[in-house]
This record gives sequence, structure tokens and C-alpha cells, in this order.
Amino acid sequence: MIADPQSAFRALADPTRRQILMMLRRQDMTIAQVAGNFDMTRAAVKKHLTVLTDGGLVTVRTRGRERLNSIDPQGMAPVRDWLGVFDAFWDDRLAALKSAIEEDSP
Amino acid sequence: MIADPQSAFRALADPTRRQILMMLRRQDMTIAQVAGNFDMTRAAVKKHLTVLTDGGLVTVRTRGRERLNSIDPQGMAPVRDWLGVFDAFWDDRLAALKSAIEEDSP
DNA sequence: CTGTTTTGATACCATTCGGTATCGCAATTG
DNA sequence: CAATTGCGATACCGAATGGTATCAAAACAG
Repeated sequence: MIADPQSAFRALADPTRRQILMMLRRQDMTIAQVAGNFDMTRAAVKKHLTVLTDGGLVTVRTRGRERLNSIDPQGMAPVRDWLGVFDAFWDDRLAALKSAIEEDSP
Repeated sequence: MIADPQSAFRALADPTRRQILMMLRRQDMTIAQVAGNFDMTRAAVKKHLTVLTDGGLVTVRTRGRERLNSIDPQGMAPVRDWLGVFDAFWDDRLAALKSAIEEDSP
């Protein structure tokens, strides 16, 4: 049984959130730091970060009055697992294509 | 340069659409066939299929008055490519975690 | 040709979503 | 203590989204 990927897929569907993930890849950041890189209010960024944490892609740890956001390395596992189902599909398709070609040219 | 994954991520964000992809994995289907597996109107399913084709995940071919929907094997490439950027990140993180643990318990 | 079937297109509705404005709270700093 | 700083929470707004109902068009059957 694999985890429900819905919240993760939902989190990845917004370009701003994917951009935030790209930023967090380099270093952990506070909300204010993240917001400094966007033309939107801190509250809006906070909402995006909430969606990302709900999706399991980001974790938060408190340090004094700061809240550091970091990527959760395990977060994309449900997404990868779901997409992995299609690997077999690709293989099947290609195999079918291959045998079709082989039967065409005996 | 990799393709913009926005439309594909958008398409994958809805559970109904992911379910449709799972169904199309087994066989190509008309809109009516797909709609037969859901408790919603054909028009609603048609909208989902439009989002899926916009995302490059599904292609349509006309056969008589039927419109057969099939999965596009190349459609998920932009998504995979985008996610791939985080592979190196995972490795780095896990390596850092591993060495941190090893340094903690000698 | 007439009627049925499969589909596309549109108008419309309720909900969700991305965003701002604003308030209040906790932690540092003077 | 008071002032500042960083953050969370909420109410509110416009736009997008998921869904229905409905109509028109194309392809096949009789």
C-alpha cells in the first residue's frame, strides 16, 4: 500500500510552490526570506508553505522566534511511487510496439 | 532546457484525472466509456480529458464517430525531469545525514 | 431521409484557490 | 518595562476550478 499522493500532487501543482522548493533546495529559509524573493506578501507565502507542509514536502523547525523551513527528503516518495506505476506501462507499450514490428518483418 | 511542466502538474493534481490515467493504462477508451466508470456526467469527464490532453498526458484519435483517448508515453517526461532535480538533493541530504550519524557514534 | 448515438461547446452555479489587509501573540532588544 | 521583529490567524476579494444542464453537429443504422 502506498501513501495517498493527493496532498503532494496538490502542493506541486502551483508554480510558486515549485519555485519555493527549488529555493529551499539550496538552503533552509524563514518565511520572510522566502517572501523576499517573491513579489507577494508574507501571508501569501505562508499559505504556500502550509500547503507544502501539508503535502509532506516541507518541514518546519523553530529556532528562537524564527521558523526555518526545509525540504523533507521523504516527501516526494508518494509522488514517485505513483508515477512509478507508469514505468511498467511504458515498458509494456514499447514491448508491444517491438513485437508488432518483429511480426511485421519476418 | 526542459519543457514547462506546469500543465502536466496541473493535470496530475486532480484525483479523478489520475484515476482516468490509471484506467487508460489498461486500454484506450472513449469519453462515454470513461464516464461509465464515474458518478459524473460525460461533460465533466470531457473537461478532465481536455486538461489531460493540454498537459500532454493523453492523446486523442478519431475512429468513425468515436474519439479514442490513450496515454501519451512521453507526457510525463517534463514531470519526471523536474522531479529529477531533487534526486541529487536527496542523495546529498542522506549522505549528510549518514555522516552526521557516523560522527555521532564512534 | 429519419432517427439514434457519440461527441463538442456553451452558459451557468457552488466551491476552492491565490492573494491582500489586518489583527494579535511570542521572542528578542534597548 | 517598552519597542521592535518575526510569525500565525482570520476575514475578505476576484479568479479559477469542478460540476451540471442543455443545445448543436457529425457519423452510422434503418
